[in-house]
Amino acid sequence: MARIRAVDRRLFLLIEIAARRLNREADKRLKADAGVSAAQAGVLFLLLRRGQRRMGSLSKTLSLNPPAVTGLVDRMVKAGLVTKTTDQTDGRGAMVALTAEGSEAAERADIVLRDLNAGLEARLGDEVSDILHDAFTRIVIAES
Amino acid sequence: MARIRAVDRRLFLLIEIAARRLNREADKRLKADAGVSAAQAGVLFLLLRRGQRRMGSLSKTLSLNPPAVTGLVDRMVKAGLVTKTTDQTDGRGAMVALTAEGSEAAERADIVLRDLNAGLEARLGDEVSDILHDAFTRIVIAES
DNA sequence: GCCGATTCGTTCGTTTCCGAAAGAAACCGG
DNA sequence: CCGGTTTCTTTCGGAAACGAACGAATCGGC
Repeated sequence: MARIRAVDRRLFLLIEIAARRLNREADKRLKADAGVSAAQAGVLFLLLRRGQRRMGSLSKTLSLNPPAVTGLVDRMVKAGLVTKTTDQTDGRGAMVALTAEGSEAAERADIVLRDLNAGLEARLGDEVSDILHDAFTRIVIAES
Repeated sequence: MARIRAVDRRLFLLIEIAARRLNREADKRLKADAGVSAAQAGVLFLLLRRGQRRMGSLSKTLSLNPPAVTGLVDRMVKAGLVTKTTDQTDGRGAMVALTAEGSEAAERADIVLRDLNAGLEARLGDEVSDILHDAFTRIVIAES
């Protein structure tokens, strides 16, 4: 408690530290139960919910720079989770789609995420969870 | 009434994305105005507020794994922001302290952080800021 | 049809972070 | 005082993210 007093007036630092903790927790569980990292789970989740997507779309939705997406997707291709092909309608674009193996991993990851989410919201309480959700949605959406 | 809890709510992913955006924003401003990265600013802020600290203390407070602290501090030593010496009272410990240059950078970083913080809290509103602050403090403190 | 401008993704170099394991120093029971 | 344990830090290998710069493909004005 006294340990974090030095940063407790800096929401920026606080969020950074909390996000690190949550990500570490999620990464561990996801690797154990679904065999994928937290970053990969984000991609799988998107592809599962919305179908195949182009690199640029992933970049925007996940708020990742293009080089980060390239590296992330390449590792997932190597792991057999997704395929990357040239977009038929635009030769510049690269389309990312789930493989059968990727779909299974995405389902497992979805369950883990749901569970983690329930735990987090239980810790925070429903009301706070709603406020948090709204606040972060606003931050994320806030014009890119 | 509270809005319907969407099935695809994933606070974990949302926080991750939001934290990435905030960190990117902070990093950019800090590099421009104070000449340090966001991660380095966290260390500077701590040392400025609470004086010299050992590696393990930084690790705990910032919730960073030991190897991350080693790399981070080493780069800061190279940049002339801090010094790293053996703890007098415990030969195992390495003590990290601000240099004169580091103190100046810390002051500048503090101003930038204060400004960023004010902007973020203005975007969120006082009430939400307080709730967010409490929530994240709880997350950070939880199971240290 | 042609060429410059734009869009899209990748490559490059660096920073930041992780887990696992090794190394060094202090502590402690006998 | 001494061997084993504990504590603290570093080394190692890899994943993930950034900005800057580059090349390939498309689009738009002429």
